[in-house]
Amino acid sequence: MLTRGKLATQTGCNIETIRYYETIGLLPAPARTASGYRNYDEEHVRRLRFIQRARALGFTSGQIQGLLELTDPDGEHTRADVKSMTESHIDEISQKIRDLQKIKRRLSQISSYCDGSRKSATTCPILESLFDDSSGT
Amino acid sequence: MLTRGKLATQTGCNIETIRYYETIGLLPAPARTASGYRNYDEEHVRRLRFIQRARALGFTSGQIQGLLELTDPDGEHTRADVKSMTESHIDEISQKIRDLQKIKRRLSQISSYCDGSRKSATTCPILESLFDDSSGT
DNA sequence: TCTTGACTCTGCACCCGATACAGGGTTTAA
DNA sequence: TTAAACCCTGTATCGGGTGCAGAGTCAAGA
Repeated sequence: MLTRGKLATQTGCNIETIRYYETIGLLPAPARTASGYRNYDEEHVRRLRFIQRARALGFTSGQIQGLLELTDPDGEHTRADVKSMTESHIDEISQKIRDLQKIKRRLSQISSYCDGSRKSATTCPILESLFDDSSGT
Repeated sequence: MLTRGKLATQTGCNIETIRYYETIGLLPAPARTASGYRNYDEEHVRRLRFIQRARALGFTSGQIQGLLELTDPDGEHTRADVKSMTESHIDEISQKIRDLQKIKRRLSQISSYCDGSRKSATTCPILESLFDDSSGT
């Protein structure tokens, strides 16, 4: 009897999150006992682990749904489909990294304006640069 | 008469977002006309631009709240406070970049397992690696 | 057998950071 | 005067969950 709590412990997933994945259709509804308790099987464990790994790799639930649909043995999908989904996801992540690097450069720059000496924050060059932007770096 | 709509146009901020910033306390409630219309002044414009720049730099609303509190001329805060908030934010962003780079490396790696040849997706090495993780790179 | 504590069920509210929309009132320009 | 354009409020929605209340269930010990 693999209850929701046991599945949560086994996978390290929050118990409420498991129910959430069921409601959004990521995790199929399991069999129920006579009293209504959810009874998971090994396929659920495997699938939940898949979801966890894909989430950790930054896939959205929609993308995970897409990836899981590709596993349908009756589907028309090919390895090339999966590869292209993965590669466009890599592109998204690359863009995110570039954006963050830009932000970091700008923050480092405005931080360097400030010597941190014990003066009031109201005259702080960092805050001033946020209030009155002149250099659009 | 600087209405919400004009403030939105002037700053490029969504009109609803301005109201949202008011409800979460980021933007102070402006004066009202007799008929209840919000009437903003130049200080609101300045402050909203500050919020926009800080959001673009990845500060959360809580952090922006903190930065704005530092601008209180009666406060005890110093430049060093602002500098340290900025630097810890830079550290957060660096961590995020490192995480994304790790994800990207892993995705590139599992993508390279796959030659994309026209076979069913169910035998795809990418999906397999997500279902049955063995190498914890 | 009874009780107690741990577990599960459901529905719902909440978090962030917005965004959108309905149904009303107001202002402005033709 | 009237119609369009604007503003007001409350509330719903999104994603990706988390938490809680109140009721039912299960298992182990006295």
